[in-house]
Amino acid sequence: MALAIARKQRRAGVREAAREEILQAAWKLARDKGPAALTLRDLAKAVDLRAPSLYSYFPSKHAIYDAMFAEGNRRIWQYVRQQPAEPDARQQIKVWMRAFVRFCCNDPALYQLLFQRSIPGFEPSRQSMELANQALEWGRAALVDAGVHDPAASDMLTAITSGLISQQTANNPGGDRWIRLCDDAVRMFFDHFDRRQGGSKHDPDD
Amino acid sequence: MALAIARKQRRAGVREAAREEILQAAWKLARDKGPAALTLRDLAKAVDLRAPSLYSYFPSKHAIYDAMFAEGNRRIWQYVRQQPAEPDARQQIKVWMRAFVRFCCNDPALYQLLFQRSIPGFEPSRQSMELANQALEWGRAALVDAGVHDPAASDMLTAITSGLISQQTANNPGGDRWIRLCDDAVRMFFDHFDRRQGGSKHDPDD
DNA sequence: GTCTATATTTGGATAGAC
DNA sequence: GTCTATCCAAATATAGAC
Repeated sequence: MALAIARKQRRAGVREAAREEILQAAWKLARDKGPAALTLRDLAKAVDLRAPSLYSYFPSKHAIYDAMFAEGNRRIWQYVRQQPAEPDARQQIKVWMRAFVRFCCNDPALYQLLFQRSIPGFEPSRQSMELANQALEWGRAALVDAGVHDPAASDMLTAITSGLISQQTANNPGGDRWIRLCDDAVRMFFDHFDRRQGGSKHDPDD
Repeated sequence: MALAIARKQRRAGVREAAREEILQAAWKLARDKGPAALTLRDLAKAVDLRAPSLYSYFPSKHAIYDAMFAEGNRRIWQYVRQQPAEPDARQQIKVWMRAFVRFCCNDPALYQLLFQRSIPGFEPSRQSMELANQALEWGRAALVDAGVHDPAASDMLTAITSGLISQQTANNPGGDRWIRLCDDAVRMFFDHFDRRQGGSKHDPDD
């Protein structure tokens, strides 16, 4: 019995590895031509299969997008969270935002798929969406930690962040014309909400 | 001779009117399903023609997108410029930005086509692009008028603007969760660049 | 200028042999 | 699980009659 189970698990592991390989190839194609231009034929060719064989691993093309969405979320938030810890809450946010912006600008395909809903007809599944929501919630909590209590503040910060990224990728791809405004933008943001709250907190520069 | 020319012009006018009607129908479809989902069949049906007949008016689908791009630019900037004139340069910018954001949020399809490059393979022609560039230049000049000389400022302002719009349309379509942050964002922006320049100018509230 | 008919291409997805 | 063969649908674009 134990042996049979072990064999099953090994098989499951192999299958999982194959799915993973397909996903990585899908990301590579998405980066080359945009996530919307992904086709099953191209994807199959990239992993040395025929298109119908992909259906052994994913039930549909949308399921592939959904898996990409989930995997992309895991990847970006892992990257952000592994940034060095900062004693100061605002400095921490600055570091996180810098990492987030950099990551997205280096991988516009990921930004489009995860945050711009650029695939016609694709909606992430509940499960996958939850990953994204957790991250947002975590960001809101960080702001409260940093002494910003205005509920509109987190909306303002997500707007600034997405604005920097979309301008950067649309109008200066590969450059840093908007990326380099990132720190300044965070300063601007904190100064503003400090003034509105009356009580100004620190925000020491790097 | 004069008569022949007049006839030619009348004909040209009819043709122009038909092109205009096609364009309006194209915008209607783009608003319904997104600009990327526009098809010649649907478009033809909307103006009571068969698909091939559209080629009498536009040489290709991309030409239709290009005409939409140009027409959309004319439309949005006309709307912005027809806003009430304000004696104060900053108040003027606030009014313009409010109008711009409102216009884009009411017509996300326009925003996508003009500013998000969401159509795979479509690049606006030189001619059409010039319209867009003039508008940007005009915005930069307005900032100088308002006493903001930092060249990075206009990039920051476009980032804030596009961030508000994209968050609004992506995460709260039909609502005003980000739209209502618009005035506050402009204040934040001016305060920030005032401080950096040392010399603080006015910015009276409405 | 408009039509019918059609070429051409390109996708996603399925059937069934192996 | 993988393949070949195929289906089916959708889309741009062209040819040629009227």
